[in-house]
Amino acid sequence: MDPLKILVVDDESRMRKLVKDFLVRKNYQVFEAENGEAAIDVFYENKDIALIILDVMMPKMDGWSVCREIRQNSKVPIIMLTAKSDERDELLGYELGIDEYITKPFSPKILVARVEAVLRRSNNLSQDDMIRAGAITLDINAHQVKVDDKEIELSYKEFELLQYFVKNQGVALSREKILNNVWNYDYFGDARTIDTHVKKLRSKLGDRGEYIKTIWGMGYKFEVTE
Amino acid sequence: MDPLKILVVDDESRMRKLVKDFLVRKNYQVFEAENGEAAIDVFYENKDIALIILDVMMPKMDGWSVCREIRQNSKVPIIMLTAKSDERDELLGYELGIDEYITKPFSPKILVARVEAVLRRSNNLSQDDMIRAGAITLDINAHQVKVDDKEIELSYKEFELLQYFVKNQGVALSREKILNNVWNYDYFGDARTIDTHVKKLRSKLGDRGEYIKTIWGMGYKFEVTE
DNA sequence: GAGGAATATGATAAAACTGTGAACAATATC
DNA sequence: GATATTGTTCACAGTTTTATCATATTCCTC
Repeated sequence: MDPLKILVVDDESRMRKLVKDFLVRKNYQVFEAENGEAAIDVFYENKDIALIILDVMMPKMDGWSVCREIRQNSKVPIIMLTAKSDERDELLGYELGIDEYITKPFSPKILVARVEAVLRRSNNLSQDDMIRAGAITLDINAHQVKVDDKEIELSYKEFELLQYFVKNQGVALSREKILNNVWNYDYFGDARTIDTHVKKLRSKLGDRGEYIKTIWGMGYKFEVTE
Repeated sequence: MDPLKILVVDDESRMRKLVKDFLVRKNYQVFEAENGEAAIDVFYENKDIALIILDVMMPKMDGWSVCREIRQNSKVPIIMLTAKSDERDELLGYELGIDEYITKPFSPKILVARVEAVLRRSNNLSQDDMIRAGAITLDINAHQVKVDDKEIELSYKEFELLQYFVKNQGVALSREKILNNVWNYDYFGDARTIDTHVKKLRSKLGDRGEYIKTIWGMGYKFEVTE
């Protein structure tokens, strides 16, 4: 699985390095920017920044401005670094769609915990083009699937079916429901067709085919097992 | 739309009243609990609490314990009220699935802003319907059953039967009634069939099989015994 | 506590369902 | 238009689940 990309914006290089070190250790890919303008450039150059950690106090363009600018085009999660816990700041932040705060000074544990909490939340909510489920990553736009970081080839129907499964993780799905959602509503074919597609999906997913569970007398359920 | 229900848990009535006032003004319906046990009772009595605001420091059962208990069965958003911003506390909280913190003392604006932020986030997630009966938890969506926090495997009919029992807790059910509800209405088989299914259910439920009582000359009754 | 009736249990038969491979149909590709 | 790819149907085999039945056990009444 590709490491998630995190952009760290702070004018102090010492601080950037500190944050970066902890995140790199947790297997994130870290980008740095030393001011607001650079941050915006980096963000738009890399289409798949998963999280921004943003210092409030910066010369020229402060954190709020960067946030406002980015929020016009993106819902990327943003964590604010604030020196003082001024509550007016916090309130402003919530209105701007800030996801989390970290007050300086902070411990590495707090940093990592919040980063992961935010990413966990946004992974569930985001209707982004990427969906992750355990070792499987779906790129909806590109119609591409990666399993354990290796790309596999799926046909159109197989992809649609997998997408439906992944979007309904943990939910038991009857054949009827699957037919109505993955096939057209006016499709009156054999429900056993699903079985065949499931078979193919499972085999193409290799070991991860086990994510697709059979629920006897009912249908199927996609569930990531650890 | 019905007002969203918020449960406020704090041992100080002054604090509860304060929080309640601000939330009521924002058109939320507020429930109060003055200790952990009461909180859990209130939560399970009202199936649709949308958010819990939980004080960490409480006599008897503290906030963490309440959180742990509730997290076993529900993903309801939880906001923690902490007096001191001890970072070890925060870390523990993130592991327990806390959604947000508010450090005392706080302003009404901060409170409302965070409540709304959390609700906005969680509203997007669909609430899965869980049914709880003593040590048994039914996840209808996932077609999954947990007994004493351990997952057990049930067949389709067994699941249906258990679901019927749990939905009719405390009600004596005749075999005829069970047949008509769990089996198709056009099923004219032997009523003794139920006995066999009850037997299997009981054995799969282990000790909790005792929840299913035999009512002599009548049928069965599902009842949680403490 | 005996007798009768209802229930629990275990074994077994019957039914229902799923996995699979292959054939066939539809669609896309060149 | 020929060929390759994808999607659908079907039948058979193997499983799992469900129903039935005979027997053992329990419970209630007297």
